[in-house]
Amino acid sequence: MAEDWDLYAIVRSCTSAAANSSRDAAVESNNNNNENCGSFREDPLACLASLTFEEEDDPFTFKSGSLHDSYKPFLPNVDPTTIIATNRGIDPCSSSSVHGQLNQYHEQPTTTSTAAAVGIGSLLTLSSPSILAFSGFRNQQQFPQSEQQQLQQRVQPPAQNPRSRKRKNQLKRNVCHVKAYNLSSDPWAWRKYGQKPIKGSPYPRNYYRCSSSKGCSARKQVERSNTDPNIFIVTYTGEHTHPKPTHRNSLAGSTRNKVSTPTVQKAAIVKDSAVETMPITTPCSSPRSGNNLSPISPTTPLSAPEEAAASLQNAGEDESVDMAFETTLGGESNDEVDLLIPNVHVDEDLFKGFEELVGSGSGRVGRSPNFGDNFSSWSSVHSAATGAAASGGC
DNA sequence: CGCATTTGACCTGCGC
DNA sequence: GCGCAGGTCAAATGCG
Repeated sequence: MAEDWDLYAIVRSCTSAAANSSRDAAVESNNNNNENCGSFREDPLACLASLTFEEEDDPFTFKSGSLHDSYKPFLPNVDPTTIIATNRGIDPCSSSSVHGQLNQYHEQPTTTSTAAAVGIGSLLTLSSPSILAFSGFRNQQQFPQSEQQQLQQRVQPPAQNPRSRKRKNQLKRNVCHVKAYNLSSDPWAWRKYGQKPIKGSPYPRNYYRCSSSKGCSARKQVERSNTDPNIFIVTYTGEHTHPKPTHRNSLAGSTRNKVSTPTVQKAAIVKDSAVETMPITTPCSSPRSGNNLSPISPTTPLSAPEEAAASLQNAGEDESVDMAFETTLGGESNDEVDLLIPNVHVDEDLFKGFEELVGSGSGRVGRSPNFGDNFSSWSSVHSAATGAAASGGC
């Protein structure tokens, strides 16, 4: 590989929230999306507060009120999200359904939510199947508003680029910017099928396809922002032709059926310091864990933070603050969407408890590398982490 | 042995 | 029509 940084890790991250996937809750923003998003950057929770969880759609969904209540304990520590998705002229909040994932919703997703997530429903017309799951970390690096603006400027909609070489079949896609450590996951299992150096960018672009189902045409591209190495651009294309896996280890048509642990994953729960320089080992997955028995994901390893979280969770920790959001960006024109997901504060004591639960041997939580800054390290660490037993209960 | 990742080759779309 | 660049394929490789 010309580039050493391992986007695989990124995808892990992006998919790991699958861990949280089981808690997906379809969320629809209220009407005043623009308004909400307008204040969104000022108040990360603004949009959340406006979210309406249709209980009819998902037993685990909830309306803004309950959502707010759920967050209440964490609100004081909620950081502005680090995730930004540019929307080609479309308000990021518009026509979006957010799969809020909170601890109290660590249950199996309903078929309804699944349908919505896979584009079966109208919520996710895979014309814009941006499925973003984000987990928050305390004291995570935040995007200053100026940075957010920069990001949005960086990602120019192809429509605005007369020289766009985007192929016709790729017109429909969703692009989101995610902070390295904030990369979260979607419930889908992704398998890398290619990597290409991108002109103008020092970082290659990695290509992933959904491995949950052989016939699934969903694609995912992950590349590192050449302007801000801490930011990763995740592009979703295609549609999932299958229901969202109940668990990340449930791969339809997959030969990997060993893993059946019905683990209700939680979002990443990582110490502050851990988030920044977390060389966390992979408790439950291996880059090539063909026989990976991780209950988290047989195919797509989790990101370090999330692995840590998963580990913790598996260890029995149940009080983790989980804030993975899966956002489906509906609409026909939202090719690119920027989302701001608030981070959640996690008390450090909580981690202490986690570490104790996980065991001294693991020592993984809080040692994840800041692969946003050093992908080589991250990659190597990640590799080294492979084989690491699922100390968290894998 | 089976699976995922790697990576070079090939294919396809777009601009000139 | 050509060339470039992005996207995909598939054999090789490596790990559990």
